[in-house]
Amino acid sequence: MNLFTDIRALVISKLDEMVQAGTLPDGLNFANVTVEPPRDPLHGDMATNAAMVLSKPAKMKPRDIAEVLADKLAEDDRIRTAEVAGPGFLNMRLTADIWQNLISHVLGAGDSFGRSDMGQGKRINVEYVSANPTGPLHVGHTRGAVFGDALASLLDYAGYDVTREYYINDGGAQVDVLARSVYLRYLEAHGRQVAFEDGTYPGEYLIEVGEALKAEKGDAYVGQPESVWLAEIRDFATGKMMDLIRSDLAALGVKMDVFYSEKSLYGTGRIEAALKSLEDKGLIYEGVLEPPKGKKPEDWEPREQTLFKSTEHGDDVDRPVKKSDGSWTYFAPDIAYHYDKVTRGFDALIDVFGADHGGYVKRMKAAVSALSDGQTPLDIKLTQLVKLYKNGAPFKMSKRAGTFVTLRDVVDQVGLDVTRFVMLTRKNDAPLDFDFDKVLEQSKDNPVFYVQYAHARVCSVLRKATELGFDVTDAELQNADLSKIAHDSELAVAQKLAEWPRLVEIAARTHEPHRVAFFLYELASELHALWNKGNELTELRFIQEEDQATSQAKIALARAVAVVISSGLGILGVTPAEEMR
RNA sequence: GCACCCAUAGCUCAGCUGGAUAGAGCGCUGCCCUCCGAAGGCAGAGGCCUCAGGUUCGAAUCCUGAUGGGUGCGCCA
Repeated sequence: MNLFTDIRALVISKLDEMVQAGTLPDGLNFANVTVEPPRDPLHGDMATNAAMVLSKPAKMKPRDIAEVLADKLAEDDRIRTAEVAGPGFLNMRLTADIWQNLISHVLGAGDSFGRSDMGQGKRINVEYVSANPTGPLHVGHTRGAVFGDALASLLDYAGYDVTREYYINDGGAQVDVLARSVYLRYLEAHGRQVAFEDGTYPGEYLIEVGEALKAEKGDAYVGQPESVWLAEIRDFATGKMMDLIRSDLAALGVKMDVFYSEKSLYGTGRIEAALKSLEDKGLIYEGVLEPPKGKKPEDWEPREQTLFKSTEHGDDVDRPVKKSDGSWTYFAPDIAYHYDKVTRGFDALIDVFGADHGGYVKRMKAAVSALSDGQTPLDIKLTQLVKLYKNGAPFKMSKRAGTFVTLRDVVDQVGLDVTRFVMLTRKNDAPLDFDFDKVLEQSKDNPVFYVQYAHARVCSVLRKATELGFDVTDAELQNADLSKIAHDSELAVAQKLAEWPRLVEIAARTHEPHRVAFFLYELASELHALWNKGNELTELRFIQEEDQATSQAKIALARAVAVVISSGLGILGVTPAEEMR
């Protein structure tokens, strides 16, 4: 139930009538006609731009169209007033019972109020995190993880069939480095003195991996050359690292549907198959790249490489898929991986990358465009850097100084709910300041707290009402006499609730889950405002002890707010609080 | 040199497929608890939406250019 689409349908039907009556010419396109909440609530409940967008094609003055449309709209039961304003806006006020019924509808629908069929069950793949399996996740990964996860949930809520996927980069040189590092820890476990040189990972998290390896293999690898142990330790170590990463993700409340191994692409002909597909389209050739201008690498020398003609699909330069020694570049398995996603039949793909991969966007889009003949859209969302603060001062992460902040550190210190909400109260492409002290502050300055507080207040009302012997189950509240909800402050809350389904669609369409977080803040604000009005106007308090019928109606409104907050927090992966501590 | 992202109140940020007098929090001023949680609310002050052009009934929003900041640019992934 989306009141805005309902009223838009009404506007369109009235426009059709005007065409039939000859007031408007034939052949008009109504696609740009919108029905939205007006910026200033004083203007009314909903506004349409119909007269203005049709003015030009109909060759009529906007106000002339608006006047006629206003009269016709006023004929509908739902419309209390329809007035022309400004350059040709048409402001509508709906009858109070529309808002009252909405409350009952929310309680009946519960979590499904706001769900949309916009996605029409289309299959969409969201790839996120995809951190190298060489160590625990750190704060930077946390943002991508939270963003991708919330986006996936949002799309699911909007009616898409979502697959959450993690690409394991277990095929490159970095896992050899991991294997060598684990080997050193393994020797250490056997009492040997070892030195961690450049090009190895000195992290202490590998100590237990070395010990585990000893427990499994004894001294079989001690003193043996790399050729004996490298492949096996690589598998062993990446397995352990993925266990670690999976548990990190679990701590953050992230659960993937698919873990896709880069290694599985090698030696199975899948990279070759993907490249063949491009070759068949005439997009692969042998050639020499121009050196980058301005910042020329000192050891640059022209070399012939196998190149992908990505420029034909919007990229700036063609990209190498093979190194000069004939081995694959990192781009080749990525092409194969996305080829696999395309052939798995997804209708749309989303990749969530860190901002440092920004330079990778065009070539990846070019690859998917080429592989799918432009049929499978790929959206790449970049999450900007997280700047850490402690006590108001910037906090630099450094592996050497031991100030490396892991995902686990963050979750342990501030909790899952706070971490997720804070990371989502910012657009993905804006940098994020994460202040350990501020996010734990319980004040209006902290949006997590503010939204949770609103939910907790409703729970508090329900507890109190129950003590008074009122029946405040959703089933009972749904049947409350909602005509008792008539004060403007109360209707304003209901009107905010009505925006929820619309907001879900906008957020899903733009792939911007942060909109949900901001909406919840606004909704919480409406509730807090109404609550405080009860200080002076006692008739606005949710519980009217002497009047159960009125109380139930008011509590129904409060409960509806809690339902929507709960749904919204659910999308963000945050648990609504029953009470604040 | 090139590409991508960003620029809105003193600070941190929202702003819907272009729409009316550009919003919120913090900070600043002043109010509101015999009352379901004041961990909240109300009101006030504070803006040439970086700049210059363009598109049109209408631009913070779209286009072009400039300026400032961030990220990246074959043989790492």
